[in-house]
Amino acid sequence: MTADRMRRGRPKDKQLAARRRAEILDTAAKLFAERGYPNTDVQVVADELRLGKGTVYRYFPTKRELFLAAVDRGMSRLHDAVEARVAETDDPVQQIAQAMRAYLAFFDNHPEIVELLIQERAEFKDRKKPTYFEHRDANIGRWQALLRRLTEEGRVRDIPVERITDVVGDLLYGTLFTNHFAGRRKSLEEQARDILDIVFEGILCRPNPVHDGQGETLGTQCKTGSEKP
Amino acid sequence: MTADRMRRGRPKDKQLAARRRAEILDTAAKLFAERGYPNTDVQVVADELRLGKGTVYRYFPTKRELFLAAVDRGMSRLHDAVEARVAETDDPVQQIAQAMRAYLAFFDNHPEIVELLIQERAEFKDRKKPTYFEHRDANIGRWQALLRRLTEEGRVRDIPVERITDVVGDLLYGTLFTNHFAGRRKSLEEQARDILDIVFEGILCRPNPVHDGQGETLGTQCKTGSEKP
Amino acid sequence: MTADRMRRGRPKDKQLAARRRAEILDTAAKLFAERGYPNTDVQVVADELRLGKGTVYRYFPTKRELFLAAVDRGMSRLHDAVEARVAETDDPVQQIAQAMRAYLAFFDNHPEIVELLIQERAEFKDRKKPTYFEHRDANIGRWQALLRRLTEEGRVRDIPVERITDVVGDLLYGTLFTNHFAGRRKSLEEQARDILDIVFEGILCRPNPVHDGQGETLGTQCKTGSEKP
Amino acid sequence: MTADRMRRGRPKDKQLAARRRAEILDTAAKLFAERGYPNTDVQVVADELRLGKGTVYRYFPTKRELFLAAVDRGMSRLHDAVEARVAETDDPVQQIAQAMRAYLAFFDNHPEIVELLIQERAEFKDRKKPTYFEHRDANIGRWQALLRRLTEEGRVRDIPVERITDVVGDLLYGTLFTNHFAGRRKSLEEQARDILDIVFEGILCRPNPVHDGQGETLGTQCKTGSEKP
DNA sequence: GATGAATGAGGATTCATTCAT
DNA sequence: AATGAATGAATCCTCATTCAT
Repeated sequence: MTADRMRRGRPKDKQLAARRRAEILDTAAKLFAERGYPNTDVQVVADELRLGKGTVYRYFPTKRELFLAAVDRGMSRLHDAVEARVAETDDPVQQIAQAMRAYLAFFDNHPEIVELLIQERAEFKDRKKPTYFEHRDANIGRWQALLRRLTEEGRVRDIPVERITDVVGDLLYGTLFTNHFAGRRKSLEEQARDILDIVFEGILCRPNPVHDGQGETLGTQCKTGSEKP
Repeated sequence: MTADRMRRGRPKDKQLAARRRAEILDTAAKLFAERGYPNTDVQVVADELRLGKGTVYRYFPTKRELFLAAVDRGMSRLHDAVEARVAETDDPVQQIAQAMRAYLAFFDNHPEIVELLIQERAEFKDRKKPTYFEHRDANIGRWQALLRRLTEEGRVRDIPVERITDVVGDLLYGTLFTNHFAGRRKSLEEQARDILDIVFEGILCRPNPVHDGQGETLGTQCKTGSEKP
Repeated sequence: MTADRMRRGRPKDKQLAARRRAEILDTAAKLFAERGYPNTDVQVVADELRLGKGTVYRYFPTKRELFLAAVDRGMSRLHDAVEARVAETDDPVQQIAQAMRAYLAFFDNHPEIVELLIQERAEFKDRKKPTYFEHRDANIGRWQALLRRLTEEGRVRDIPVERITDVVGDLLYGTLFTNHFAGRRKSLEEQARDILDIVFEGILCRPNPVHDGQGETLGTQCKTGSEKP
Repeated sequence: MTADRMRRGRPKDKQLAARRRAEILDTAAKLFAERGYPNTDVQVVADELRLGKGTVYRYFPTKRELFLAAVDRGMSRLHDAVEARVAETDDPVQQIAQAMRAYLAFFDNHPEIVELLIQERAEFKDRKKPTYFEHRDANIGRWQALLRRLTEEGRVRDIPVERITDVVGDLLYGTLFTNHFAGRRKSLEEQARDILDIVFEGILCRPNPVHDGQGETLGTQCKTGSEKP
């Protein structure tokens, strides 16, 4: 108060501005997801927020920037969610499993973000790289380092780690969309287990049964066929 | 001539109509992909085809139907491409591999179809199920039957075949988008090999080395870590 | 008709297009003048014409171009009106007088064009040179040639002709605006006479009375004051 | 201090208010002239002044009034500039010449005022009479009186003085705009001389050469043509 | 059949003005 | 007094669709 005595006029309230920015982004994300980008007038967003349209434009100069900021915010929250879940364990293989579970769970809880990813690409083809992939590139390094360590320890097959992150990344990305567009028919936990099973063990039978000593029991036995020839 | 003598006036040239329909759809697909659905006026499509706008409307009653027909056509062509490639071999495992290669190659050759899939979802959220998934549901049965046979023969692990088609389907779907949006950095052939390797073998090491007798050499050995206790 | 048989579809009617273009421009000129550029929505122009707004936009891609085309049209009509009137006489001095009369009469009959000139400058400051001055530059040469001839003949004082066209041009330009903005209180014919009197004779008294042998009697005598000293 | 001791609280600083009013008007005039009335947000004026938008509104209740006050101020300054220059001489003919020089010089130094005059008319068609003409009407009387005196003295031709002020007024008004819109190609002094020459002497030749005894040498001789007949 | 002229609902954005602090 | 956050009326232009020729 005393320090502000010099200032004339209404002071800028940074707190309020940040809070309102977040509110606007959350509402916008929800509405864009529900109605699609072209069908969502800025007026609609303002109405939902009980604000004037001009106020929304004070925070985001164009509808486009509002949208892209909403996507960015979504990616930040994904990152936070994954990190929180990964921190729960120290075992690297478990960390991978946790990350995948967290990733699937995040989009399950925030289906609107999936819509935004689709819409970003559909409406803003010009933008160099979609937000999702910028985010992915920024985070992939840590997983490759972790995989490299596991390869050294002989727990993961000795193949280039990029190959693994590519395949697993694409698998998650595809799952994300399929769940959202076609509907998921199993529980999130089951789905995560099924994916991890195949990623960890593959689908082909081995001459010798697998007995791993890890927490999860993976690698189901094969049918008698293996005995045939 | 002789056979046509009965017909009075100008015969309806069904051939012409079908050919023009196809031309319109191909051009529309290209333009929608390049410019996005909202930015592609029907006028633009007509101009590119050197037709009047009204003529395009004679073939497709609305812009929406034009777009959806273009997607449908894309899916049909995907189906044809996969079937042709699968027919080249009799071995079921190889058929799976061929199908995946054909799928990836198709979208590599027709990136515009990828765009259409995205745009369909972004612009027509209301539609029950995206064309891609209708197509997928219509064709998944044959692959599940094939997998069931392989399971019986002991060549594939005894896990529910839906689990496999779900994971593999999602993986391909995700790969498709990633290739298109983020750019693919390896050759198509390499990518197919990497995916098949992980899908067939998984990423974890086995106590005992794998020696499979198939054409492709999969399942790289593990580092010395495998010798540890 | 026969020649057109090859053409498919509705033929372009160039006649109609040109007529309608002119209609739109006249209406637009009237409305812009009455209401001002910013207050004249394209919708208003369309309404007055009993056309859809989109139709107006078919002829003029932006409101700005519509406006500027209206100004151009005005200048063309001014040019035509002046030329027609000048052609009525062969005497060069009378041609000058006729041109000035035609100029004043034109803007008297078309006050809306005066408004457009003002508005062009006010709303489109960026444009290199106002339409009026482009028109002026394009036509000034012929008057300078004519004045040069009169100078040679000893009918006009031997001063640079540019000086004369500058002063007379500015005088007309100013008269134009004053008439329109402040209202003219005398008849057009009187005004033309007064202007010509001063331009031809100046305002100062001469030591010796002037007796010119031309059609118009100019150069009123001075008061006895000239006899004073 | 001592004199102010009676006053309680902060004295209303009339000085400050008047100074700030003038500052705002000058800045507004400059910006309106540069950018045009519609393109000049009140925010822009406030920014340039490093004031809050609300503060500008404390001094001028609407944007319109701000603009009109700027024009009024411009006219006042014109009046002052002309009067100062006229006071330099006692000879009435020279006073007329000085007034014309001062007028042209003023607008040469303050081109922004020319823009304001244009814009006033373009944006506020409804206003009865433009500020310029109100100013003109308020000052024209003194010049007419002066001319009447000169007519009596036989120095100016015996024609109605209104006729002279009309023509000279229009000439100056037109010159003002032409200089500003099309650019002036001669020096201010040359221009004034050329105008005065024609206003004082006209453009036509006289049977007998003119020898005036005034300070300025006006009325160039005519070519031999005068000797012809 | 083929065409393109005509239409007008719809939507992003601006900015003068108000008023709480 | 001074400020700037908030507002929403206002406006230009687009483009899917219709239909006369």
